[in-house]
Amino acid sequence: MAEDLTIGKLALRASTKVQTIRFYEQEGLMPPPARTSGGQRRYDKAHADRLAFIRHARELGFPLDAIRELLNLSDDPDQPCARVDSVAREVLADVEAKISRLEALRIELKRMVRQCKHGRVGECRVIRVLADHSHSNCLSHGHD
Amino acid sequence: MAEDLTIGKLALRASTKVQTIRFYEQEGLMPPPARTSGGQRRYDKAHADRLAFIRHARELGFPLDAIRELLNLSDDPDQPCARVDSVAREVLADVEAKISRLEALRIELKRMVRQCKHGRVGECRVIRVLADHSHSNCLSHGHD
DNA sequence: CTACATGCTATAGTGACTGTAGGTTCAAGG
DNA sequence: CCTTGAACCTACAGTCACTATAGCATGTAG
Repeated sequence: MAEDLTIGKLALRASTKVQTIRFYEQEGLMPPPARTSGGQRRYDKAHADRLAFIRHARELGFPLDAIRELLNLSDDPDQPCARVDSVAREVLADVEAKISRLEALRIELKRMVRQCKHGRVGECRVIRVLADHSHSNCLSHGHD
Repeated sequence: MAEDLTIGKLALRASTKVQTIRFYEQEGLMPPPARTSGGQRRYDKAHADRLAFIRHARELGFPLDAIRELLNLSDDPDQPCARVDSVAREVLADVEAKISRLEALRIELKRMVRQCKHGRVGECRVIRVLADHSHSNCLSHGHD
């Protein structure tokens, strides 16, 4: 049906950049589309659906490798969906870990900003807290 | 006092990698240290303090450019600390934005995972939700 | 038929490191 | 004094998911 999508129109529909679509093709996430005699890409609805899947999963924080796996799984609809479930749970756990890490940072940053007396840099609490080697005021220990 | 720190010992103290310290030097965040006749780096306490400052700021989510600015400001202790304060507030705002984005994702992921009936991929809710072009169940609209 | 928007490939840049290759230096033990 | 081997050195590639650029080629509207 809706054939003849140029890469630009497809990008517009999916709210992506043209380069991103070419990048997904290069990464094997999007199948190579038909080409005009002049070599330009022409997409159809199946491509548009697949791109929408990828973008939605990316917005939810799925890494490309996980998306690749989900796309492979969804090509095989009779398999049990345990693996799909576990990929999603991993992403959820990752998101939750990031949230708790950021909450701890937020508390420390808020205290830091609150303590600032707006004087001179020499007495600045913000600088003082950052320079505090002992981390005595610090709640957090993980990484980004 | 505590001179003669090799890059390895400094890395150990600061819980960083050796390469990270060399990277900070290359980026102008750490001043070039003394060298032995054979060309190996030897650090002192001032270096250790500066590295601790950088690491603590990084853990709090300050980007390297912001850290560079804070280090420059702290070299000039008579200046007003308004700029320091505003850099810290920017980082706080950034952290808070990331938290609310992630909270929205968490809600959608949790619902997705909850709806999974552990059947076959063909009927999997997780795949279904991700494929849902309309985003009708989707709370979020921003980027990572 | 001519503009010119859009497309093409290839390559480099982003941020903040991390890892590797291939070689050199240092400190301790024999 | 000499050897061993851990730790050091530089330079560069890789990570992730794009994004941007340069220098052409194509497609379409007027």
